[in-house]
Amino acid sequence: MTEELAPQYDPSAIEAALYQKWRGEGRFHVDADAPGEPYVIQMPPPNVTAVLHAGHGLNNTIQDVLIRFHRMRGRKALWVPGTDHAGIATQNVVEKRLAQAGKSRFDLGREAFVEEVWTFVGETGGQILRQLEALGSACDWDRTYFTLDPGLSRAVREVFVTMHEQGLIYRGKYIINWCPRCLTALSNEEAEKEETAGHIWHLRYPLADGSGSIVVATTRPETMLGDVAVAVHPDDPRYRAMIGAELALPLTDRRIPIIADTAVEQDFGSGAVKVTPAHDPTDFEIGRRHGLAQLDIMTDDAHLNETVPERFRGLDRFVARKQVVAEFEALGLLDRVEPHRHAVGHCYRCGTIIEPRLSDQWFVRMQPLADPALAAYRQGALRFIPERQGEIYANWLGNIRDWCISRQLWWGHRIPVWYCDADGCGQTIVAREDPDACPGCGGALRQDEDVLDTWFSSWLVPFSSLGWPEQTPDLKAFYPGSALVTAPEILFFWVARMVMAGLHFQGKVPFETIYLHGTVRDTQHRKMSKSLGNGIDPLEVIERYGADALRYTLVSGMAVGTDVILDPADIDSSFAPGRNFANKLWNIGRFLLSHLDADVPRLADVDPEAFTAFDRWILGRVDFAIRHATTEYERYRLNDAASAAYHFLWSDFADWYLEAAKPRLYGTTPDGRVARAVAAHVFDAALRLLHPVMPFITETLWLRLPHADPRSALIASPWPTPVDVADGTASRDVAAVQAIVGAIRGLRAEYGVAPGREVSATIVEASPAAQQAITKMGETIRRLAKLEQITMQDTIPDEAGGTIVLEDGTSVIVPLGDLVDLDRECARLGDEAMKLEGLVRGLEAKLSNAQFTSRAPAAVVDGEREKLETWRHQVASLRQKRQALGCPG
RNA sequence: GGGCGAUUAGCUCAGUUGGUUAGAGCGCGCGCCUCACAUGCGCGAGGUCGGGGGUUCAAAUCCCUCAUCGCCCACCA
Repeated sequence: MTEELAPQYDPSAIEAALYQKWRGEGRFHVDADAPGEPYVIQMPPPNVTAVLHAGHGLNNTIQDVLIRFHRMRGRKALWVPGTDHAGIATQNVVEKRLAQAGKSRFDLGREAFVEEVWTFVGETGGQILRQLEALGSACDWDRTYFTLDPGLSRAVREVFVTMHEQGLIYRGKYIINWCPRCLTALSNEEAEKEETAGHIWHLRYPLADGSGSIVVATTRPETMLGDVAVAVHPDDPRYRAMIGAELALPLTDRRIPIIADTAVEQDFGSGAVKVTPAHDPTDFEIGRRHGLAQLDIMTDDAHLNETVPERFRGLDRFVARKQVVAEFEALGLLDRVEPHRHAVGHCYRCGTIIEPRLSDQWFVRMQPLADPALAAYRQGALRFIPERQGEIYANWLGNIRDWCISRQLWWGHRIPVWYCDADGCGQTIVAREDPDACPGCGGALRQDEDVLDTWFSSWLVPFSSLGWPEQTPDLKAFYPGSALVTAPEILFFWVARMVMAGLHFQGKVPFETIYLHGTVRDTQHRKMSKSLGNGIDPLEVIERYGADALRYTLVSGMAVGTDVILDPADIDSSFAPGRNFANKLWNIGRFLLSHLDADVPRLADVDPEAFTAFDRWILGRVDFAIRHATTEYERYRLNDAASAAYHFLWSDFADWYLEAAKPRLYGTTPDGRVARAVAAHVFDAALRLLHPVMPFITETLWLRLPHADPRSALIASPWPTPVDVADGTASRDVAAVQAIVGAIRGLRAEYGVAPGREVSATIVEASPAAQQAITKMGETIRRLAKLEQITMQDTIPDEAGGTIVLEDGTSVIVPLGDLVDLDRECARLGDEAMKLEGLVRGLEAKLSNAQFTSRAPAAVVDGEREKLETWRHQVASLRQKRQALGCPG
């Protein structure tokens, strides 16, 4: 511990080695049978191909803070890491690489392509987990999972088959969201609605008998080639007579009927809707009600197919749109075009505009799952932070729609369904184990080509990562978990679905607290992204300032429910709070450790009589910091917890206690040993408070403190508890010292007294606390305020000086001879007096108001009376000083 | 269209059930290399709490209203 520490904190010399030390000592691992109440967090599994970005940094910092805090509080804290196979995302990455070699996945074929993806994942996948180490993440790496692992795959299959048996999974032909680039169906959640400026075209369809026409309004004119009817509201007087009539569908040789359906809004557009059952969900429903044909006019990649007239075949949907409009115009059938803003779905992985498409897919029936999930929330089994997110969750569950879970991809969990194509058999098998042959006819089976939505494996993670469907000790010990920490973006994708799966398969919600944190944004409040180039690389920040600086900056900038704003263009000032504090902490430690030795007594061994007022004061302050920080950590107000430790260390401990105690620490007197014991004790406690947020520096310094068991570690140490040796006297005396010193420093600055020059101070009408402070701690005041001497007297000194009247009425006068500008001093005192007189008048009025004195609580009234006395006294003193200086007025 | 929310210092935000002269960090100004730290020390300026109305002895805090901004959901083509 006498070993020299560098004056500048150098994280690179510490962090990586310390992380490996912790890991080597098994600090992150938790056994199912370990003692203590469990505290479990499931890490939102990053995509296996992901690279750490600022969002991950924030998300994982929060989780790590919680895990470390609860571990120190005596819980058996488990943080489960893993990666997600990320079906579409990963497949897209590998396809892109193949494309560079001029190949597509179809060139390779399914088996070889999947092999290729496994190779890619094996070589580059999971790097994000290694990057999380740099952040300091204390997760249990022994339990790292991958959503395609055999165990988790078994869970997926078990869930699919069980839900199918329960009638909760079905296959059906419906309008789904289709990505024509990824060539797969998507769930509603994966189709991101984006408000887009488009047009609404009014197209005129002539009646077949030539007796007139009807105008329909559409945002997607190209789909008219798939129209099978035009619908109007049955009560619409404009069209009632036309119901049942036949239209000659322009650009085609088809005839379509005019039908009546109440789904049509009379007020919108023209009040007549073209019906395209294969390309629009509403039209699909209308079509079903009226037994209309479903005319699919598009190919997988959204080009027009052979059902349309020849000249349109093979055209891209947007090219076709232009051409359809042009032909309508040429025919004089384009009634008009209006600008129109509407929500257009985009693929959440590639941004391509979604094509609503009629397709055979697998679905999960959601209502039976959503009802319990909603009830659990209403009954208080789930707690949202911030609370308002709960209503968003409830709103979604209340309007739930079935979940399309099949994907036309190759990378993922293959759907465990087999079909027998044998003549006269045609059996469908849904099975936990791969069947060899058709149980009906013994013939060959063909497995469903599709894979499952990635989220169909991640929604099981709270129990599948613990070994389910086996009833493992881990499952017993660690389900349900405690908190789920993530961004609001995946509330529906993941969080709500985990609640449903947890309730359905385990009978309990998977976690009690859902902490939804903000987003890391730039100074224009734009989300950080690769394409905008406004990202901040957490690894670069760690390299420059250390993980602790990054973590502190993120945590302190993160009030509950708010975004973290950072400036990518100015990393230096963005991370100044963390960097500065890390360095400050380092230097506090450096200074203190250089004055400690192995003989420092334990606080409990110090005779309480030996404590100075400053000792008792700082012990009271650390107790306050402990209580405050603990409460805030428990409430998930991490920024407030961090700030409690910050202010204790920087303001109370470094600025006042250490500065006051320096002579004691420098010396070798018994009193010095008391100061060392106190300083070591409170510093130890403060390091514990701060450890969850800044694990590396706190551990490094803590290990060098005396009394630390060499086999022990801060990461595994208990949370600090208050010592309760403080008393009111100490805090009053120290407050008086601080006020007097502050006043003198203020006067020195006011009159530009050179820092090196010592002056004197005269205290007039000292309050009892001030008298105590000067009598007992005059020496300390002298040193901190750079005074030659400090004296108390009853009368104002002759020599001209600067004066400050403290709140308790004590006057602090610094005679400064020629330095004092009398006019300025008079003005300053006068302004101060006027300001206070205003307050006094207001308070007098308040106190003379019988309504106030009779209705307000007595304590409030008494407090106001006391305040009035203080202010009056201050005013009197200020007036008196002005008089003594011979000020005018 | 439905749901949720925001507006406090130049910037990012605190302000817990209504009750001291509304706080912090960053930024800014002045003075300092004081033997732990210039990533520092000391001092300071800066806010009619978005506008208006109301409830109350008392409102940044509760209610109404207007304005501006944001997020989520949504089959008015």
